[in-house]
Amino acid sequence: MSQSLDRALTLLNSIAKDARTLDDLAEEIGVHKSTVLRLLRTLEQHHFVRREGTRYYRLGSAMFDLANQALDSIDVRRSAQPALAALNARTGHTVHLASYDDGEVVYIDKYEGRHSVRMYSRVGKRAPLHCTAVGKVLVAAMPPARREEIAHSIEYPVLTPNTITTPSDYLAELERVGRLGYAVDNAEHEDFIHCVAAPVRGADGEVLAAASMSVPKVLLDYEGLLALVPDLRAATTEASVHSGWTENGKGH
Amino acid sequence: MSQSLDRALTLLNSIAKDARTLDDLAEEIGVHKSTVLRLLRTLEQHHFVRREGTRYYRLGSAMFDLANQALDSIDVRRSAQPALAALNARTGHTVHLASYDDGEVVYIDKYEGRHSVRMYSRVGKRAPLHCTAVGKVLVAAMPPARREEIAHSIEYPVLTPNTITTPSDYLAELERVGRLGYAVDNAEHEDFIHCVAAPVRGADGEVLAAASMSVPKVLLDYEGLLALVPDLRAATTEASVHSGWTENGKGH
DNA sequence: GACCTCGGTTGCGTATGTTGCAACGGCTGT
DNA sequence: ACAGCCGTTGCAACATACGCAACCGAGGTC
Repeated sequence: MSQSLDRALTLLNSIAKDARTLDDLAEEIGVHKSTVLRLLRTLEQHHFVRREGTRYYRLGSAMFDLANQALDSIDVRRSAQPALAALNARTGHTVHLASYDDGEVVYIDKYEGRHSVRMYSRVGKRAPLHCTAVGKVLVAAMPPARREEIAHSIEYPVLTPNTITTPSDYLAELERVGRLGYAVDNAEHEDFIHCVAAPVRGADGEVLAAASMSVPKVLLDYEGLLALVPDLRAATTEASVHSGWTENGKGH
Repeated sequence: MSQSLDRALTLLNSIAKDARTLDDLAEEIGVHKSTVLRLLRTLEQHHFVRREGTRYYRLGSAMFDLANQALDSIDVRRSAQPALAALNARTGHTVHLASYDDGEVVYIDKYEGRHSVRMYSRVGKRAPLHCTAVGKVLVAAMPPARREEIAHSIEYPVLTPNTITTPSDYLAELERVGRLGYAVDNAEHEDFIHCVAAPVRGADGEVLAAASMSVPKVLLDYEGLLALVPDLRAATTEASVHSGWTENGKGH
């Protein structure tokens, strides 16, 4: 809609991947370097970008600042923090908090596990709905019509042999998740990792976010994973309570 | 330099402070609301903002994502982490890591102290050079010419009775800091807090960042603060070693 | 239930801001 | 000393983003 802004934001994404030189950037987004220069200067004034030496551009401090302000403004994140941190400390597994945004899952918090099996996730990163436990929990919580709509509108890229690949399979899975109150990702996203997730609810019983635990398969088999569910649910219940939820369905 | 981009970035700052409505934003930056709408739409496409209901705009997940990528790309942050986390755990005081950017100090990491005296700081936030211990350390590490230049170019807002207010006083203080190898902020920034800071060095002995401890005066008097210096310096030395620094001045 | 207000949305013509070009200049390495 | 690489600047042409004003749609009020 706004060309220059659009280009500038694309620039930020390029710079984020790695510090870039001006010509690289110009070629990458297909505009003249003088144009890129002017955009970068504006970004620089606002501290969205900073220069390293003369040639390299890196992301600037405004990014951190705004991001931290934004994170602080996500209430669930704060209210769920004690419960999730405790869960992480107790089990040693990686804990994620995620919410739904525009057809995808967005991680809004992460507590690193003790086993340094590096996972390809990060706060702010997005992931698909069809192959993540958190995605299933979030979509399962929506009204049936919206569930259908989403199930039919998203893509089903095959990421592992276990990935769900059709809307009908996905809808069946969602039904199961809604019934059980938790979701499993049985190595449907990454080959060597499986997860369980459960919802965090707010004052009106609405699902604010989903929390998950991710465990390498070498560490725990499927049975072992399922054995974590009560622990997870205890944590999400505690997080829900801190978010205003009450047992009988209506808060305050 | 680029008007629309400039406006868009200003918008982001407004939104960061608090979720805003379109008209608010339009009035705040003094442009027509249709213009704001178009900018917001572009920002939304890139996930820099998201909408809450129809009326409210909030920062979006792209901010977190880029910010985390940016933080990861700051090498000192990672290499200093163990030493600073340990320092924080050992002393219970708030620990900051900061670097110089464009005439100011930028906090690039923060370890919250155990006493919940809330401090007005945040990762990504900027602070003045003249009244912070980290600022003094960073500027003191620069070559004399640059030090002079900076000392004469910055403002000296009076924030407390102890704030340094003249370039010559500041330069004298910097000389002292350079000589001692650490800096003090004797309640020059915030009335009830004093700090000590020391440099973190890289492979060539250059100062990569400054680490500080901040303590409420009610908790520790000036003597007590100075008594923390050896502990702080042990931590910054460890952080420096992890950053490639070696005792004899030349790394690798 | 009709009115009103408030906020978001759209189409359009204009002028403004942005773009690409080409030439310049500083730096690095040969 | 030269060549190549990048960043930087001035300018003229054009596309773009702008403001305007009218249109919706929802919520609240009488």
